Amino acid sequence: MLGNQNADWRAERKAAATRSIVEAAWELARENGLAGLTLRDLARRLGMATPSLYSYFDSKNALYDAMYADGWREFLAFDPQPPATDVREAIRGGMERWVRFSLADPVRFQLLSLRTIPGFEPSPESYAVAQAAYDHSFAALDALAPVTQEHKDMVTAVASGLLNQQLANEPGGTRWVRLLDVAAGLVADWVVASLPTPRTTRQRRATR
Amino acid sequence: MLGNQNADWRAERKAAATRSIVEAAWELARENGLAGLTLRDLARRLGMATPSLYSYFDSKNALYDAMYADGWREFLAFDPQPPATDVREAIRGGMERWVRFSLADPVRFQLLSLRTIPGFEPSPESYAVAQAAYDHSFAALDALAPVTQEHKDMVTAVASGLLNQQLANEPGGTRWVRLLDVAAGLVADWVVASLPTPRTTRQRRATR
DNA sequence: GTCTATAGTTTGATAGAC
DNA sequence: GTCTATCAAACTATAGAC
Repeated sequence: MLGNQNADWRAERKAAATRSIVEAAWELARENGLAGLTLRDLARRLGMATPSLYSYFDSKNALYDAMYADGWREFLAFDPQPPATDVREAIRGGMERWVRFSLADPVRFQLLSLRTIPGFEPSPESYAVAQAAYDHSFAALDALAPVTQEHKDMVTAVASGLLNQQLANEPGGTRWVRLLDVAAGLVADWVVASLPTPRTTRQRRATR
Repeated sequence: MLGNQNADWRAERKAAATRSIVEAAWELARENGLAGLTLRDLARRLGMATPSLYSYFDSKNALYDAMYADGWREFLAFDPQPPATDVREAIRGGMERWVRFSLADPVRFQLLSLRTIPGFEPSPESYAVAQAAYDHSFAALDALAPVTQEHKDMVTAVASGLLNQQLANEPGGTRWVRLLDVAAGLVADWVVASLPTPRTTRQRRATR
């Protein structure tokens, strides 16, 4: 059906244009800060008129929303690791991957992890992407042991704390971030210690 | 000397007015967000004309700077604790005090601990207040053991991580913050373990 | 030190022709 | 879907009278 092919083609073209806009928006945010991003600058960089952006996004917050989803999609694809075979290594590796990802683009970290844009809240669709990235990030650990939500919350808190102090007080440095291995070790100690003690099949049968 | 008395009096009045302005600024920031604070709103709330504010502050950033120093002064005065007699309790108590202080006013936490206002950087004078608050906060711990900068950095990072996750993902809740005691215990374990083993005077002489 | 008046800029967003 | 034209509002900041 030629009609459908034509429609698909146009949709594809529009999607590609949307991606270009989001990419340029990230560039500008890195240059001028997340709050310093303006639709005028964005349009100028793309060689189009400001109002044309409204063919792609209903509002500025809708643009932020697209960037939010895009950022989490990037994390999903970022430096895939072979699944860890050890709880401690799953925790350390997961934290380290998140720290490297965030240091690579502090503005992205700000949008994904800090509530700093007044009035912006991710849409359910974009939040679902974040959730998927979260789940993917903990998949290896989940497969290795019955970790709880508290365990995961501790992992994210400690990683985000190091990142936050680093980016707020000494951007570009390593003063806090170099404590990551030690910190990951402490968290891993706690997780492993609070796991139900592993038992062999025989032992498990015996306790029934 | 009557001239000096008069001058003192006027300076005192002006200082009092400045305090009122900063206080009203905090109110508005809590209502509309830190970035949502505008000089118009501030003047209206104080019943004065916008330009009158410039008799007290050279710029909006100067106002943020005054708020920054004010926030750290509040922390200095916040809920004074009897000095801990134990390293672990000094760490736990210090973290808990900081968390309570920050949860009590998330916007204040944002100004003091996150770099979120584009273009704002504290003046040397205001930064000195922050430094004093930091030193005061660690005074008890310093008196108890020869802790290093790394130890302190770990303490601040873990506390800030729990706070950050809490305020960004579940403001008003306790999901992350209730992990504080456990987290403080982990950090304290590490600090205590990495301290030089205490020796008696006799032993120290013996190793020389 | 307070006001009125206003400059000067920037912003997000809309109307409507093509 | 793109443009021009423009709105309406908000903002920080300054000038100058009182």
